[in-house]
Amino acid sequence: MTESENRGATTLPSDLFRDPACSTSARPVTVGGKWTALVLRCLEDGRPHRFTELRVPLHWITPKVLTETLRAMERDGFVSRTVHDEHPPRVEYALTPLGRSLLDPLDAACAWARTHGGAIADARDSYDTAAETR
Amino acid sequence: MTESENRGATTLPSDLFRDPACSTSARPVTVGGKWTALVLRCLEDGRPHRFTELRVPLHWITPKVLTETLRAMERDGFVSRTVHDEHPPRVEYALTPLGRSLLDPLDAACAWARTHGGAIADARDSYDTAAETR
DNA sequence: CTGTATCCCGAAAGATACTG
DNA sequence: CAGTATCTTTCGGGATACAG
Repeated sequence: MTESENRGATTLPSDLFRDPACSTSARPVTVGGKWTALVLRCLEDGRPHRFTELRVPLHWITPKVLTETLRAMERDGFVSRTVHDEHPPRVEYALTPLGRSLLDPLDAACAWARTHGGAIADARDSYDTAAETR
Repeated sequence: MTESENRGATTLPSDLFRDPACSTSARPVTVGGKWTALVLRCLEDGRPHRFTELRVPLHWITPKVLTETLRAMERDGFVSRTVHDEHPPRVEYALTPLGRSLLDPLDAACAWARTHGGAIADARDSYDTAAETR
């Protein structure tokens, strides 16, 4: 599918977990809970997104955990929650300006991970092998 | 005490917990575990510091938890651990270049907290009061 | 579709006491 | 001084099932 064919689509990132900067082990700097940074990435396109839609790029995170994550982010003022009065219900989540400002330190964290993330793995290897031979 | 009188002293930060950027609730971007960012701040002067010495600015963190934190940071290559062959034993911890590089994203996180940290408290207030009156 | 309600598990953190 | 050894608590996260 080309970009132009994708017009109007929901265009959520699908390779979230392939980004080395998203690997928890290589990114010591985290945002909020386990899923907060990933949700920020899902919403950074500026568009509102629905609940179930968000679950896909998050590897079908359980609804309980996604609810907890979104509620916490809403309470902190990072995301807005809009309920449309329809059947079936439609609820949309979007980044607030405050939430968007969080992308700055998150980008800094990811930049660090891309540059130095490999050094962590190396350090762990030598630490662990040194511990083994003792 | 003036700066010049402080020459040669261990000069660990004493106001760690008064810095709004260190308040967990206002700094959604964290580094490693609960104590990692604080240890980085203790070591950012570039000097080596001893185990018990580190406990003071950390509000007498229990030795078990400090050991776990330092071991994890050592394994990741963020701090070096030097054992001096003396009696009583003297062990010194210092930042490695990799650990020092972590100060970049940490500073970005603290800068965000100083600028927007108050907005979180405001958002929580209105969210909580809105929830109460329901 | 958008959640809640339960139950469960492991990891992180803390209190306390003890050792080389 | 610089840890280790236990024990306990807490909490984030996950599985599953069900409701409006």
